Formats: sequence, structure tokens, C-alpha cells
Amino acid sequence: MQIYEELKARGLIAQVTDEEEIRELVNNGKATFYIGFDPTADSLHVGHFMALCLMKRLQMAGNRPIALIGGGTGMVGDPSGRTDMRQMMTVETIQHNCECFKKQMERFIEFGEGKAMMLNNADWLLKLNYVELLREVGACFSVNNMLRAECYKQRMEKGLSFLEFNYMIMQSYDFYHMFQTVGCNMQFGGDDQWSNMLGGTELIRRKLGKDAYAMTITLLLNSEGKKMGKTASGAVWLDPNKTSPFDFYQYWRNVGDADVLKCIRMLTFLPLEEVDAMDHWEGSQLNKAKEILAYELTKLVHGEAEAEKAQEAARSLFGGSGDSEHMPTTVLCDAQFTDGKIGVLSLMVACGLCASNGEARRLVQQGGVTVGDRKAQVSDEFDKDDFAGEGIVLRKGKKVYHRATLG
RNA sequence: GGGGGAAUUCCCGAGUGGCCAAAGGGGACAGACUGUAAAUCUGCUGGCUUUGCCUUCGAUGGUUCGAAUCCAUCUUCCCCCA
Repeated sequence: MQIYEELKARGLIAQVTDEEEIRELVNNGKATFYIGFDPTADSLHVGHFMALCLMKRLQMAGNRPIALIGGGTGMVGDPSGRTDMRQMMTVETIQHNCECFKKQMERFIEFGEGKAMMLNNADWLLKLNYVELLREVGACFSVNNMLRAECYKQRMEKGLSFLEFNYMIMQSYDFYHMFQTVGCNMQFGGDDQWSNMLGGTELIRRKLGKDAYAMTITLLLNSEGKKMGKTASGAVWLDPNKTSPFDFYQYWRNVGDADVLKCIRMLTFLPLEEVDAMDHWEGSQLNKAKEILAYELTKLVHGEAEAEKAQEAARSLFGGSGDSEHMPTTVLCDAQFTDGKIGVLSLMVACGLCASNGEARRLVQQGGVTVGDRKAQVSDEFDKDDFAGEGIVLRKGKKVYHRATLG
């Protein structure tokens, strides 16, 4: 099976400008393609991960990837699909985020001579002169068309600033620029980028009379139509300091039944035959599939050793044996004790399991806290001696385990 | 540039002088049921030393015994006209 067919079979392809041409280029390793990453945070997340995987797949098929870091576009902020304006980032933050992105990407993609390229659009966008730019490309954009673009729809109701409105032009300019300087003939991106990407191909056609292509990746949505890779507290990050390998593993271990196979197909590198074999699994058998998904992804992102550790920790925790080895741990200090004792409520707060005493109290009253192997009472107190050795194992709800020891 | 309107807790949104830590919904969290899933039902959702006290209704001042609510100024946003 050739690469284009594989991508299609995995459900990764959402929209393409010209299927025949793209298939031809990609299958024969003739594409030089780019994917842009705006430095909106100091770590990549799952959405970026999909893009990086796509890059890797295409690279393995002989194509040449360009990872474009949006040091310039990040100064503007993409309004696509957003209900309100992004907070403007300082130049320093952007710089810092770019550095972080760079480091993380290097773990997935091989850069260097004859391999993948990494560029930063700050290198050309920041130098642009306003009037010159307007005269160079401004005439090629129809405001009427831009306003009709799907990605601005929500903003037409709530307001769209001129700053953001220019984002499409910046992104189009990137493609136009790299088409000329490094022979980039194709752009990939999330499906929400479609209008921005078309802006680029259109610009190239108008200015240079040449064809360039664009293809979007299906957004990873769960069965409820929400973007995956998000939790209540934010995105699922690739940086182990922001989302621990264990939490990362758990996120995938807990996806809904309806979404497991789709995720395996789209996100892992498991051979399609193997995935197809799982297709008819149902009921609790899907638990096995979830474990595979979680393991494979953790391995890709954090390495095999971490994946093993996370899986082991999860199995022993949920298997009931209560192995405390891999649990997140808080080391308490003397100051946290009063007269050599500490109450459960304070303990919960000290471990970061609750934001306040009140929250802890509520949780305990509702029977949501287990200490060791018994339900906690509000009045429970612990002596320093209780923390000797392995420490005390706290459980919040069914899934959150934490160990407290003495420093 | 002119005119009109809006800002409430994590989000949406009620509240138009005291009965307001503030309805309702969503989300989150917890309990029951389960398969570490989904659905469902229940509880819960500012803080504290919890029959009480403190902080919060865009910001700062003011009126009042008392302000989310009235007044002034400011900030941000939306709509209409140009």
C-alpha cells in the first residue's frame, strides 16, 4: 500500500486541493511540504503530535518535510474557529515558546542536510514593509472572499479585529515565500486551516502562475464532536513536566469506547492489518484496545521505558495491588504538622489534591477520599510516625492516587 | 466622528436598594451502577478557625443605616449611522 492510500485508510485526510496530483507527488516522494506550528504555548500538544506523525510518515515515504515555526504569525494570532481574540503574546514569550517547540520537535523528526528542515517565519515576516506588502500581495486577496471563509464565521458575530484578519495573509505569504525559496510545493495542516491554506495556493497561482497544493488532516474529534486531547485543566501536553507520562497514558486509557479504534488508526504506527483485526472488538474487550492505544502513544511521545512504567503503574493501581512505587509523591516537612499531627483535610491540600480545606471537607464527607484502605473521616489525624517507611497512600475518587511521605 | 447597548462566580445566563455567596443550565468533581468506557440517577461547586465571619457581580471613587442593583469617571466589547 502506498503512502497516500495508507493515509486515506487511516482516516487522516480531510480535504485536498487536487487528489490526483497530490497522490502522484506524495507516493513518488516528490513533495516538499510544510506544516506550520504557531508558538501559542511552551509545549506541543496532541494536535501538533498528529501533524508531526504525518510528517514522519511522509518523510519515510521519501518526501521532504519543513517544520515551520510561527515566530512571525504568532505575533498576529490565528482567529480560525475561535470565538474570541487570542491574548496577545509578548515577544519574549513567543521567543521562548519557539525554543521549546524546537526541542520537542527534534525528538520526533530528523532534521539536517537532506532531511527535514526547520524554518521560522519570523525570519521573513518581521522584515516586511507594510506598503510594499500591500502592493505585492494585497491586490491578490478579495476581502469579499475572505469574509465568506468558514473560519471567520463565529467572529463575524462577535467581532474580528484587523490584526487577526491579516493572519490569512501572513500564512499565505509563508507558503508563497517558501515556494520560491526552498521549493515547497505543498502545505498540510489541521482541517481548521483550510481557508488559510487555500489563501496560499491562490496567491501562488496569481503571482507566479504556478500550482501548489494543500491537504488538511482530519481533526481528531471524539464521538461527541469535541476536540480530543483536551481536559478540563487544559490540553494534554507532550512535555512530561506539564503532563506526566502517567497522566498522558491515563488520558488515552480512558477514551470512550466509540473512539478507541479511530485513535489507534489515526495516531499510532501500528500496521493497518493489525488495526483492522481489532475492528470487531466490542464491550470489555475494548479495554485491551485502550491499553494498546495508551501504551503505543506513550511510547511514541515519552519513549519505551516511560511507557512501560506508566502501564505497570496503571495495572497495579487498578488491578488492586496498590503498588506505590510509581505514584506521584509529596514530601511533607515539619512545618506542615501541628503538635506532630496533621489532619486529613490539610493533608489533601498539602498534596495538591484539593485547592482548599473546604473542597477537601466536601470530598471527605461525600466519601471520595480513601487513606490506605479505609474511607477517611473529617476528624482523621495522622502522626508523623504514620508516614514512616512507604508513607501514606491517599486516593481521591477512583483514579487519583497520591503518596505522602516525610522528608 | 455621532447615537444606542453590554460587562455577574469555571462557562452561558437570571438578578433593577435589604429576603444575595447570588436562580437556572452547562462543565468539573464526588457517590451508586460499571469495564479505569458510555448512559443514567444522587450529591456538590468562593474562602475560613463553618449555627458565625470574610472576600466576590469590569475598575476606581461617591450616595445610603445598607449597593451586583443608584450616581460619576475610566476600561473593554457589541450594535446602528457616517
